Amino acid sequence: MPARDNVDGVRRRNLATVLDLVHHRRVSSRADVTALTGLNRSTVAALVAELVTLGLLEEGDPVASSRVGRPSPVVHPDPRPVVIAVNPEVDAVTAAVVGLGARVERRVRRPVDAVPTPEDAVTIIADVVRELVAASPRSRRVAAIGLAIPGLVRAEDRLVRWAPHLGWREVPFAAMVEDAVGLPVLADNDASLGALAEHLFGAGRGVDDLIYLNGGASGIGGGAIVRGSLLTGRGGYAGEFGQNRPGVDDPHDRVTSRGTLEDEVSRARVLDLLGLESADEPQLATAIKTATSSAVRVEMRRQQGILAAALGNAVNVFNPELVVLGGYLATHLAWDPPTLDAAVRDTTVPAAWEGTSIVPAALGEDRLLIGAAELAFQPLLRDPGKWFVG
Amino acid sequence: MPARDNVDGVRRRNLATVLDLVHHRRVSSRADVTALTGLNRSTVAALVAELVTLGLLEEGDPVASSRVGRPSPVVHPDPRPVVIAVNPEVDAVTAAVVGLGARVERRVRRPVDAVPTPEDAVTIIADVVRELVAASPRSRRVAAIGLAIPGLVRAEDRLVRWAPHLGWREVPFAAMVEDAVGLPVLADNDASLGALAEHLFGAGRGVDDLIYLNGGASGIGGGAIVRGSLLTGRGGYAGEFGQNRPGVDDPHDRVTSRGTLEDEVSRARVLDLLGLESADEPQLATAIKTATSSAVRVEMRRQQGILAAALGNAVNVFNPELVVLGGYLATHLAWDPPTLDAAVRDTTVPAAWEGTSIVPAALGEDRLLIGAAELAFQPLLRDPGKWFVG
DNA sequence: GGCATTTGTAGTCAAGGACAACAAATACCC
DNA sequence: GGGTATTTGTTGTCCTTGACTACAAATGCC
Repeated sequence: MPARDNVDGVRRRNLATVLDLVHHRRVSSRADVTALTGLNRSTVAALVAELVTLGLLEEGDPVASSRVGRPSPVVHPDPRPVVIAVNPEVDAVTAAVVGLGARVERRVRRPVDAVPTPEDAVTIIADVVRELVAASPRSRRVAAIGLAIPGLVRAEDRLVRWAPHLGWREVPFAAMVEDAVGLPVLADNDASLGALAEHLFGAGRGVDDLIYLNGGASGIGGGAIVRGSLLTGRGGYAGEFGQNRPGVDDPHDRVTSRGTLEDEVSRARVLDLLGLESADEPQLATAIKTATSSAVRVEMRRQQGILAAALGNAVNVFNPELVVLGGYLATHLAWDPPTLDAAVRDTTVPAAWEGTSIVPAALGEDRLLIGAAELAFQPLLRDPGKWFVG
Repeated sequence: MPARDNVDGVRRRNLATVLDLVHHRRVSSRADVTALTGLNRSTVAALVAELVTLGLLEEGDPVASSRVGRPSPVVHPDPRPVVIAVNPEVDAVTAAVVGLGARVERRVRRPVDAVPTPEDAVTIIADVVRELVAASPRSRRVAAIGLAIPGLVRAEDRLVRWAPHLGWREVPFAAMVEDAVGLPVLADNDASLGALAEHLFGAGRGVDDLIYLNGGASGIGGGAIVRGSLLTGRGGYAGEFGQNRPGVDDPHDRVTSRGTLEDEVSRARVLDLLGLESADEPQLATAIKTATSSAVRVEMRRQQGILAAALGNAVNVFNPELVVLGGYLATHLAWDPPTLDAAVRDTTVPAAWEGTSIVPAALGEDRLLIGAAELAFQPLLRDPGKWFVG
């Protein structure tokens, strides 16, 4: 709450800055850290030394760089501090051990027969966490657990307000996991964490203003990165692009009564037209491309128009540098990029659109786990001095 | 660019924090500053003393507070540092001398016969600034000039990209004013500055996440406050809510071809139905309320539905604590608040809407000038140590 | 092999806020 | 009206931090 600032705060922020450079930007030599932070050489040496002592970074022998001058030691994350990222879904619980630098160490997927209740999920997670901890080198120390929840999560207390496809309402899921596992648990909306992951390690690297929309089996979620950090809003529910109702030029193009983006731009509808039961994104992309039926093309075109309208609205409001599309929406983008681009341009203020590009997400299926891991690492990254080696 | 942090930075931030408390939150005693910052008493004493030396604050005798303990000196802004806020519009150039704490000292309005060219506007502004400076007490020192532009302003170099109603395109207006007046000039979009003003001094005081939409004679502009500061986006063009195309339930409710919010929710259309040439907002509100024609009510209802859809989209995405409506949109809100509320609720995710309220703007006609003044004060507020008394 | 260049290292310095002790100014209680 | 508790201003000391300087180390280049 207090806005005060003291000398200790300087140290905390500088430690965080250095750790952040190595973690997010994969900076590899101490000299680079000096250049990028603008700090004095001796200060950087002390900061890195402290982070090494804390067990967060490792310094290694200089690598031949064929440049004039004394070589600088390489710096990389210590492999020991890890978090466990978890994504409970309707058909499975996926989890992974993730180290600094978004290094996914181990990954397990536990399919479930029926949509899990919160209690089911807690049991599975506790079990998976035990297994992952047991299978990890003994040196690893698990800092926290990060949950990517397919639903709305209240920021202040991590309460799951509503997870439509899981059928959960007002579930204190994070607290339940915390009780069962005995580790700090952080939780956020899955799409928001996807946005965070793409911003830090994916298609949006180095981009401080972007919006992200993801088309999953269960609908469309999203998130926005504003000035380099996740837009949360008052309660933590920001980014619900899928629930928006974009304007449609031709009333016949609207085929659902609610008219929300996720109802209109529906993966299931295209699967139906293709006569497919299910498909992963590459399969779907191929099926669309090779489809002979013109109905598929017409439907894709219809959906594209509505997607463009929704993106146009978002671009007008956020003036982002990048629009990142994941999942089914990336498939949509791949289907006909120039037309989608043009359609968005038509619905935006020219200045706001200029310099914006629409790109597919880059991280693939690890995206949510990387985002959840980042969430779990956040306390450590913000105040590395509080971290103690086990 | 560099993320470094040093001991001097602590001082700079603490000076800024203290000045900010007095300027924005009208904190009035030194003890309050101590409590709110969490800084040590002696530190606050030194900080305030430095700000007094710099000519930014004044300390006065304690005021009787009927509380136990030694009374604390009152602290208030020094009246000497001022900025000049300017709002060039189609029908007039308005300007004011504004001191810290949003104190509007002098205000002048220079009507123009025809829509001014950039050169016309520069001439008028140079003249008005001379007049305002001459009429101000000699002790006043003008820190900068802030321009509220009815158009898109590129953040990096303050270039006016497009001001539709003025008919300006790619005009380096801020630079022109700077050359003519010889003072630092800052510029931003008028609606964005309105959002800033309402956030700091108006209906959005103390609210760190809000969206603001303003209905003016020339259309609908807006801005968003995210985590306590203005959403700029990549180029500075964020907040163009008026150009969005919200979904409409009944196709007949859409009466324009483009279907943008500002085309559909049109003040002119209502004026027409009322048979009025022009009106200010109170007059319009009364005219709507007393109108016998049902056409007016039908039109208002139609517009309300579209406005609600646009607001719903924005609430889903931003999850703001507050939606602030200004100008014609405030009139719309006043016309039937519960129905508008309910209509927005119907188009939003329940969790995102919960805790959000829609309120009218509070600052009236000084809003843009206060926003522009805030912009002009920003360098001073960020780094008070660089300010020198003339 | 000498030299320029870059970077690590060690020691000194200055600045800032915390803290403790004391003084000052008020309200409250008897 | 006097004593006491409470709150806050004031002063001086201390600790932490990053900057700076000088020097050493390690490389490429001529």
